[in-house]
Amino acid sequence: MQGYDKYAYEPFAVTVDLAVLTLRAGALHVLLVERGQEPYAGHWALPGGFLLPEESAERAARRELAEETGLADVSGLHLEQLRTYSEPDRDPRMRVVSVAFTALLPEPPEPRGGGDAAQARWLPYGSAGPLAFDHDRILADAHDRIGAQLENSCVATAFCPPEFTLGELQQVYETVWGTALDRPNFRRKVLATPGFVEPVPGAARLTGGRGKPAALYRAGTATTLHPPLLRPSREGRPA
Amino acid sequence: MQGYDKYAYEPFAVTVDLAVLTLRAGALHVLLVERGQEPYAGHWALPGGFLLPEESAERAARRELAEETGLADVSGLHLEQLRTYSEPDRDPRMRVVSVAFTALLPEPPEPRGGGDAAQARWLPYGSAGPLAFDHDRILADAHDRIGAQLENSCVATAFCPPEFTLGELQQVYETVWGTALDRPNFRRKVLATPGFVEPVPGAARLTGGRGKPAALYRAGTATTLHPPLLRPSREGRPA
DNA sequence: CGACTAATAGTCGATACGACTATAAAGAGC
DNA sequence: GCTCTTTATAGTCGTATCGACTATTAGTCG
Repeated sequence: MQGYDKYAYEPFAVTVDLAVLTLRAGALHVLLVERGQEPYAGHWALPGGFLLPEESAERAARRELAEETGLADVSGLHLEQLRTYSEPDRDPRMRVVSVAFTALLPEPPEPRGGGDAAQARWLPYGSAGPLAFDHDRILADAHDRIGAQLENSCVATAFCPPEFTLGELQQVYETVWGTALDRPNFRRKVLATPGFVEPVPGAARLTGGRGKPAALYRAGTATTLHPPLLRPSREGRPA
Repeated sequence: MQGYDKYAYEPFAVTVDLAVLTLRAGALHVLLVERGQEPYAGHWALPGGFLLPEESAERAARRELAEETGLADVSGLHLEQLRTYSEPDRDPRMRVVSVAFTALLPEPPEPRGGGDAAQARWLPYGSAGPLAFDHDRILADAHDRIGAQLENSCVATAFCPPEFTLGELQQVYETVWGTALDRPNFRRKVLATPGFVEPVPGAARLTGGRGKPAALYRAGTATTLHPPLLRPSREGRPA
């Protein structure tokens, strides 16, 4: 920062890229757009775009999120900066520095058709061949980050609708981590953490279909999870 | 990213800012440079500078780190991207997007006088009044991040020389967290975590001064800490 | 009605953790 | 030399937490 006066500097194009994740039918899905032009024509890419002159990266990301999902109100959605990708050759045409974000959505709406060319679609995580540019790496980093955050924070509720059952919350963990969890133990842990979830007062119950109806909960006020909810059998614990 | 062809874009200046932390005499210190020119003339600022045309942010950060510390070999130092700051008004002169990094150093060398104007110095954390630009916030974010990482990773060894005692390692935790830890329990926890530290084979011992000589350890190969080493009395656990 | 399904309740043993006491090995001061 | 202080290391004990498991409840489906 202090080098201003001594060194010349090069201007760069700055963009935001969004890894928008959601759960559809018990599987992790990603919002992707199909590229119509070279390079990477026909490949899928993460949605994103350039920063406007008077816009922070956070604001640009939220604007792009609204544009791509077609949602009227994105102000309550969970959006978080992931990291910045700045390899000189990450775009063959020019030097582009990109600030990547992760967004978590409940109940995904069908993405609107977009203006014209690029159509956005929900695709199952990992099903869209190699993505354009370095977007495979960005998406993998986003997945890693979310998985780690489920352990120490309460973001899992960001994947759920305003009222949800503990079974739905558990599915978030199982889907993102790719492991099955013991239901009674998960329940005990979540309810023992103050502020993680709070029961919906009116003995409200939701019947998803078969089985005993489950109690409904809302997201609590807590953001951090102490002690953390560790995923099973990560490297290091052999037996 | 795919918006290229549809939208115009504005070029931005891109810089890196470094929050370089170390321990000197049991206190957390930060590497700061004094600004000679407006704005913020006379204030302290984080070291940093512009990206060169063919340089990634990581490379620029490592180059700046070498320049500011005067160290010949910075290849082994712990350097990690923190986040990117892009508020439109964060620099009054122009639009600057800055990628911030945190660096952890053992045994800090006296910073070299630098080229000419800006002199770099180690100052105790929190002692340098308000910093220039948004550097107070960047530094606070870096401190938060390091504190959290001590819980789940083995980065604490990055603050220590190649061979260190468990007492020194514990001091890293106590200094960054600002809390005292029970020595036998800390020892039990560290030694029970495979790959965190490994003993120096030759019954090597170091006498720092008074007291029984301590065994020496080296950093192990593990990077993540499972289960984590939680700091005491964080919010949420009342009694 | 019975089979099935999913939610909820509860038990039990292993383990990790916080608090604490005890011992060992050095230097400082007398 | 002897004691006091300092720091490292060893070990104990009770509690909270966690993983695995069983049992019960309340619905739907055939």
